[in-house]
Amino acid sequence: MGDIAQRVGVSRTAVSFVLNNRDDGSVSPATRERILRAAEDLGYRPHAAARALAAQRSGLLGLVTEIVTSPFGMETVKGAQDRSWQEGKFLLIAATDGNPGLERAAIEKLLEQRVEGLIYASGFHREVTLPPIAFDVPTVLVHCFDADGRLPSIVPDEEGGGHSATRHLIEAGHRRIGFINLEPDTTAARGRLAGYRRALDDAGVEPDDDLVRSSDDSSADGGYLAASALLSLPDRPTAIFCGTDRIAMGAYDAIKEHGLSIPSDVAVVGFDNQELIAAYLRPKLTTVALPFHEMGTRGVEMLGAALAAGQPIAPEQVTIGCPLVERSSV
Amino acid sequence: MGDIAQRVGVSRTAVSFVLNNRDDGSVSPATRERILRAAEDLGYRPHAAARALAAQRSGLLGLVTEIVTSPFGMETVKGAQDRSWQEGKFLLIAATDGNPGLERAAIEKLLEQRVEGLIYASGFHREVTLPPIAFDVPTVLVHCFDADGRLPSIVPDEEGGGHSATRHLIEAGHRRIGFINLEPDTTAARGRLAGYRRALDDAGVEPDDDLVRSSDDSSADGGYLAASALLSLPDRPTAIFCGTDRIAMGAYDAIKEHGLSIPSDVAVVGFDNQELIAAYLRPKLTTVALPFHEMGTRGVEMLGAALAAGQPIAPEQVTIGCPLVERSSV
DNA sequence: GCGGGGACCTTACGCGCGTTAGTTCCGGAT
DNA sequence: ATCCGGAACTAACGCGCGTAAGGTCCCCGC
Repeated sequence: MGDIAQRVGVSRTAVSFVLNNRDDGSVSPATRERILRAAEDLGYRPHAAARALAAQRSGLLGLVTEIVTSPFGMETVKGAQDRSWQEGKFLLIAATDGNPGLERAAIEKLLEQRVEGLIYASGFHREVTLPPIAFDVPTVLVHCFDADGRLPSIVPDEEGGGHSATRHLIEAGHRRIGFINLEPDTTAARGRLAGYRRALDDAGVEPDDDLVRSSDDSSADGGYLAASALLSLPDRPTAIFCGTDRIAMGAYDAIKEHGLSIPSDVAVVGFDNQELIAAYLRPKLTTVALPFHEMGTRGVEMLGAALAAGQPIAPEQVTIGCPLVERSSV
Repeated sequence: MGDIAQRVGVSRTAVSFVLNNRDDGSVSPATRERILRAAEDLGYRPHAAARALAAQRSGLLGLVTEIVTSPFGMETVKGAQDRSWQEGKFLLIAATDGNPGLERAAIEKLLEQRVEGLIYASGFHREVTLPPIAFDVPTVLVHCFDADGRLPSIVPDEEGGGHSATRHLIEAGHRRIGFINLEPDTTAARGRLAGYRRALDDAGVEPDDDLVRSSDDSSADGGYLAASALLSLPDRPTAIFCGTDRIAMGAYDAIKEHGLSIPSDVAVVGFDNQELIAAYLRPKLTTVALPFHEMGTRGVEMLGAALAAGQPIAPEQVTIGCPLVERSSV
């Protein structure tokens, strides 16, 4: 900036004003133009650290996440980053592996960079407890929530997703609809099951507990075995709602092995919309999408609003819908 | 730091010295201890921007990548970050979507943060051309290379991977080994095919062009169709090497539909080691892993070494091995 | 002729820190 | 008594920038 000032023959302040559009009509259009040209010619590039130091705001937001060890959520990062740039902020990303010590260290590093706000994104929908230093700065939770409700959080509408999936099957004419849930006692499992039940209830379909199974989600065998059992039932289901795309992957195998075809004999709906699975299964899997991108953008939006207003964020839980993605398995 | 100095009754300089371990025997152990305690008590947290400004080095590295739109490579990010922290640097991650304009803007943002070095990681193995500003700072390419060879690059050993996969099948006793390659005219396809051929040659197996197919990789249908064709051959292969795990996914379907079982009738080896597919297929897929994590760490290592030495990096291409991951499909 | 009020700039300070070039003090040797 | 040297500090500057508080000049109205 000094070089520009010298070249144009004005003070550094004048340069600062025009480069920040801070001229309250106080720099003539002519010199303004000359300053802009000189900046261009000299290849001026602002020094973020100096700016942060002087302005007392870093323009940085922090995102800490364990997505790397989870199959999800790169989309959350993308969503958060897109929105951050839109707000003129730079998003600092710290990938952890779930190790709490490393997580604390990561947050500390972010705070040393003087992030103005923090987003904590979990790999799966669950309760978390953040280290105390996370409260040094506005923080919002994404895809998780805290035990004592002191922090705002953004979570997917698991129940709504389970409902959409089941209703979609019902609207396609199915009445006997199996449900292979993921591990019980998880937030996702509870919500999806509730949605399944509500949809059946809405349609006046008698629930049959025999049609509800749960599966280990850590390999495709769980889905395969549960689906096999379902298909061996005397009055077998004509449709299966799988609590996970990975479970659906196993279910596909079971259905095919039983000599049945998808979707004519058995319809299948998954959950998660993992492109790598859903789009590559044959036939392509109709599934419910977790709104990762939107959860990311909303998180940043909430931070941005709070920062602009200078107010803390109300510790509410925001729920984002899980849209059905129709492909070819129903 | 001022507060600490005042509380201990020394100058800020003394505080700076001990907090940076810069005391060349010039601070007595006693005051040193008192300063450390005061820092702890006051909850001192260094201000990265101020430090960067004064020290004239940001301690930041930049990573720009399009991984978000690609199914790969979150591991590259993790590897790069792990190594960065190890070197006491913070890794700034900029996720792009392949749009060159956005990519340029991302690099510019990173340069404004005064990153000391840059890593460009591609979603798939290919040639890239970086915007000129990328040369303002030491840069290394990961999973890609530049046309005119002006930049150092780190790439996977596709040929070696193809060789391992094929040799593994040969060692399991197979002689008629089909190969379903991904789109030709890609670096990956060329390398993997060359490895396949060399392994056959090493073992004295007569190559049969009829066994080599290529497939559209954008859905599982390509793999399914190519595998079906292979299995309908009069002298059908007893093993299939798939250029991609996604292709293998389609091949699994074809094999099962032909009433054959894996691995007893037909063995399968994939490529990419995408956990979501390989670990969830039934049986689990033996495949070749792309060394994403190591490419990430090596990239940062090279940058770190160059930065420490104050020398530019020799624009060489470093090749990283692709290890075979044995599961249950051979 | 003079005060007033813009328009257009500038002076000067400080953000939190690293670092160079001292300064002070004290004990031992001459 | 004086000198010297090392141990243990400190004063002061500058990194690149934002910004509050002044200038200076000229035109306009009385």
